[in-house]
Formats: sequence, C-alpha cells, structure tokens
Amino acid sequence: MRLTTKGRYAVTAMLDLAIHASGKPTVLADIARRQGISLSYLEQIFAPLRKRALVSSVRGPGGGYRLARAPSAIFIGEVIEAVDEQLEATRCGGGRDCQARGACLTHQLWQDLSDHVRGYLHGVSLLDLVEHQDLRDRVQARSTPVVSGGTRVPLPGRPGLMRIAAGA
Amino acid sequence: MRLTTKGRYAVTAMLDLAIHASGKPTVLADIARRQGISLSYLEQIFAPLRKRALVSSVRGPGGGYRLARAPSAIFIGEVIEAVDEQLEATRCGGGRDCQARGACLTHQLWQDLSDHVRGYLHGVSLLDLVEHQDLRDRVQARSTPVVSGGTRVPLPGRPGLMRIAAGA
DNA sequence: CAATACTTGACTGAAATACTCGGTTATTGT
DNA sequence: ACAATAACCGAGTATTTCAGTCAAGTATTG
Repeated sequence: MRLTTKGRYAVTAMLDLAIHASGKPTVLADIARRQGISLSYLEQIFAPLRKRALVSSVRGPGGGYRLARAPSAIFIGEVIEAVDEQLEATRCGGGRDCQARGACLTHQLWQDLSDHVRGYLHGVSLLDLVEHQDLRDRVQARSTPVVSGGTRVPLPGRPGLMRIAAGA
Repeated sequence: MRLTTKGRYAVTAMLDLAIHASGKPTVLADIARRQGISLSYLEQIFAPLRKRALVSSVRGPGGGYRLARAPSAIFIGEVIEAVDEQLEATRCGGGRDCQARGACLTHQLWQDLSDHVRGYLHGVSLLDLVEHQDLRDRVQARSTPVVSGGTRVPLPGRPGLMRIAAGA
C-alpha cells in the first residue's frame, strides 16, 4: 500500500461526496471548487474509483458522481488502494530468502507493518469520518456557505509524497 | 515519520551490527559487503545514528561501529526517525481547521495513522528481529559463510520510496 | 443537435530521493 | 615517525516519481 497525496485527495473527495449526497449526483467541478483540487486531477482520480465500483457515474447534463454504496460500507483502505495502485511485487519472489541474511528479515518487518496499516485503514469507513466531522465543526459548517467558491485553498499540505506524517 | 529505503538500509545495517557483535567493533566495509550497500551511503546513514547515540564509533585501525545499547533497548522506530529526519510541520498550524471542510478531517485520520505506525515501530526492538531471524534461517546461517563477500546482491528491492509495502 | 459531463491518455515540470566522490581527521601498529 | 586504516564530512549529481495539465474523444440528456 502506498500513501500519496493522490490518495489523500481521493479520500477527501469521497468524503465530500458523502457529505453532499442528496439524491442527485454531484459533479466533479463542485468537488474541485470546494476542496481546491483541480478538475483534471479529480477526473484522473475518479476513474479508478469508478472501476473499483466505489462510485457510480451518470453522464450527460444533470450527471455526476454518486457513492456506489452507503458511506458506512466504504472503507478508506479501499479508496486508497483503488487510487494508488500497487504495481509492486518487490523482488525476492515468494517466501524464499530474498537476500543475504539480514534483509529478508526486515522485509518481514515491513510486511507486518504494511498489514497493520492496511488493517487500520480498512477499519475506518467514510461514515466514521463524516460523523467525526460533524462533531468537530458543527458550528463552522453552518457559518460558511456550502457550495460557493469562497476559499479555494490551493493545497492542504505541500506537494510530495505523503509521509506517514509525524509532522501534524 | 517517513519511510524510505534509507530507513530500511539503516535498520538492516543495525541488524547486521547486532548479529555480528563480538566485542570488537564492526567496520562499515563489512556491513557494506554483507548487505550489498555502498560504503559511502552507509557512512551517510551512520552519521545520524551516531548523533542520536544509537551506535558508538571507534576510529582508526581496528575501529568501527558498535551498538550503543543492548539490542533489546534499541527500537526500530528510533533508527528510522534518526535517519529520515522529519523537517516537516505540515501546514495548518496547530489544532485549527487547516482547510475548507473535508481536508482537516482526513488530516486527523492521517495523524492517527501516523501515530499507529510510530507506535508499532517503537514496539519492535532489534532483539526481536534477531530472534525472529534465528528461528527462520537457523539452517542457512550455518551453511553460508558469515563474512565472505559471496553474494553481493545490489539491492533488496528497487529504489524509490519504500511503500508501505503491500507487494510482498 | 447541441450542450453537458465523463473518459482517456499523453505530456511536463518540479521535487525528493538515492547514491557518489573527494578530501580530512583521528588512531593504531611497525 | 610513518604509513595504513577507518571513521568523518560536505558538496554534488542523477534518477525517479509524483503532482498536475492539456487536448481530444465519447456518451447522454434536453
């Protein structure tokens, strides 16, 4: 599993979708505006989300995207794995000893860590985030218009690979 | 916390150090040979390890590096954090709402994840890895000479940032 | 049929990482 | 002393990868 800002954007977008769900599909342009993500980039992100049936799309005027399942049944891990495809298969085929001596052991370590992370992210649903959010900015959610292109913050963090962010 | 191949090398090297500890210090050249890491790169990696007092060094002939503490008291998290310094402090100062609406919430998610990962890596000691290893290749450890420059595998995986490696 | 909106894929720029190289300083053994 | 050894240091380079853009294409609806 890889963790990139692309994955973060994907989660953010899905969250946005969950929040603004209202029968009608949501157009990407709105998400782009609200979340400060470029439309083109969003398109690129939504393609794999659709392929993995996390969202469904409706074309033509009045179209847009919808969550394909209930927010409680969509897990962050799925979203990230959909977007940050792992075309990886690290050397050292299978369970054999891939390297001298030490390396393969650490390898096992990373593997375990990976499983941990995956387990964690597969345990958090969109609904969890939405609920958590409601608690946090119940006030703010009312005070700012939901749709308008007010803020338009360019980027949440600075670009580059999302570190398993000790920073904050 | 960042996870790079540099960090992986650091852990591997420390593990090597733990395994070949025998009173006398170990020279980097040996580790380089055994683990297939370039000497120069190892030097670069050991500098911060030394700064953080995870290893101690002895200069001159007969010199080399030693673990500064017992393997049971050195944790992987320390090693990685020593090497992959985080000069990070992500935007969105403090606990404020750093962004529009959605982003800061996911932010909290990443934060939690980060804490998880860190907790995990700070719970694994070098000794844990060493022991685990003994179990795994008790046979192999005898069958191949410990020192000689036999294999010389260039790289464990391919370069690039270490993904939280689903691959294997 | 015309506007809307998704779809696709190639392309680019910038950043970070991975790694090298040359030289210096401290010790030790002869 | 001298020479060999090994840690130490800092600058420098190259590759990779990611983030983001652009342009053209296709399906739907009104």
